[in-house]
Amino acid sequence: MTVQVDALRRVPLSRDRVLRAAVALADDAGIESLSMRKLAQELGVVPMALYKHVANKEELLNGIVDVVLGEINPPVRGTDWKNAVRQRILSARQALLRHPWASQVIESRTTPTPVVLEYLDSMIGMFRVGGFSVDLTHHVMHAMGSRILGFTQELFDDSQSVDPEVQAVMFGEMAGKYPYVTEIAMAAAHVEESVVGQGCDDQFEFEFALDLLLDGFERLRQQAWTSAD
Amino acid sequence: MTVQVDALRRVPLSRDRVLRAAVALADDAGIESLSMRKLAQELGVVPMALYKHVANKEELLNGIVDVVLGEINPPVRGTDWKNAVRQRILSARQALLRHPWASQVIESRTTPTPVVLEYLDSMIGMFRVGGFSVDLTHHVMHAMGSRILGFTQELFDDSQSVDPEVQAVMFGEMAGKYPYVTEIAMAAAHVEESVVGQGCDDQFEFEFALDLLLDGFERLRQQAWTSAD
DNA sequence: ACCTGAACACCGTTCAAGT
DNA sequence: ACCTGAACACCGTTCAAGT
Repeated sequence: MTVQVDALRRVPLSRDRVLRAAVALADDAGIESLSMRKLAQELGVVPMALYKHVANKEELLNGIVDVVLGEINPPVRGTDWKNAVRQRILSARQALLRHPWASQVIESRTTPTPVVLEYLDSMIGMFRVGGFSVDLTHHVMHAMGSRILGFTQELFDDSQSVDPEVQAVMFGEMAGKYPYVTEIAMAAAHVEESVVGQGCDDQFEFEFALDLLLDGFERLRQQAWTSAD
Repeated sequence: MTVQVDALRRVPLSRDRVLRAAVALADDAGIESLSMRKLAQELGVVPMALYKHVANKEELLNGIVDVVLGEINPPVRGTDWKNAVRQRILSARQALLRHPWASQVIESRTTPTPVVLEYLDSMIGMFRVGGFSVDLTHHVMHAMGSRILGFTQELFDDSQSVDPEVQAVMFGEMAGKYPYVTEIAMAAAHVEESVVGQGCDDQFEFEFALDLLLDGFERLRQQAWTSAD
């Protein structure tokens, strides 16, 4: 018995194991539950043991971002730039959807890890190879913002399911004060064939904006746009 | 003496005063320094005294977001939709730039306050009055994302000034591993006429992406686009 | 040299005791 | 009824004592 427990504890606590456990904990219990103390507990280890594999919590967060980025598919080869970029970004989006906390953690990072830099470098390369000037590529990357990593910050979470009765009351109150918001909310609800649709088709919205931007980029590329214009 | 202190303490602790102090504290000391305890100390009050004017920290954060949104100029009247939307968003951007912590706090909100809803409603109204269908307006608002409030999450903070010597070494290392990133970084640096330019022209980048989107929206409006296409 | 328990300096918030 | 100090249940991290 004691031997078994000892054996379990002896699985050496690598950085990789720490990061994996952190990702799992964030996935299961939410990012707000990811503390050094709880993570240590999850690993059957004293809190301070983590600090041998990770300098501090910031580095832990950098690490789990790298784990998520590792799930993004490599670029597809043999298509035009737009298709290649589009597919890569949608793959990134899939990875991010698997870890709902990831976008929030990415936003809180102050310096990019090597893994992030490598990803950005490969995305920039796709534009450059596709015929974009350095200048245009620069601005295009800024215009993409976090969308290059497959997410946009939706301003508010409309995914929380609310009691329909409560929602009906809210609609009544909203209609008076915020007529335009209500108008759109009702239209969106109808599309989803429920009286009080619980939100929008995120995938559609993401691709709508993505394609709008990519089409705009292609137009600028064709007319050899420069920032001196 | 005692009378004076008492008099100071007697300035009644309104919700307004609490929020103002919170904004000032976040402006001066950074958002990470805004705790209930420090805020109370700043106001010369016991921590629990705050809870009479604010239910909890979440409500405090909602409150300070409302204060910032209150600084956004009302819509300009008498121009086309594009100009009106553009100006309003740039005004929002100015307000957000005055409070660098604001975008981060906004992103962390889960439900919009009435002030936010009012702002969104008026933005939606500008599109509707400008001739956009409910359907197109809906998708356009999603495509704008946080840009509607005047900010985008730049993926990483390139504004931190680094020792030029250190930066030179970094460039050398980066050039090998991340050639495309380096190419853009060097071009951006040249534009700013310094060997190691400290970042990009954020205002230019913001307007570049904003205009790209607005032009795209106008194009869709003119061709009476619907999501059924 | 390595590991780790206790401790430190913080949090947001509850609650009961004091006025 | 109102106010508030102490306490609770947490944090991330330091540090010295133990092996």
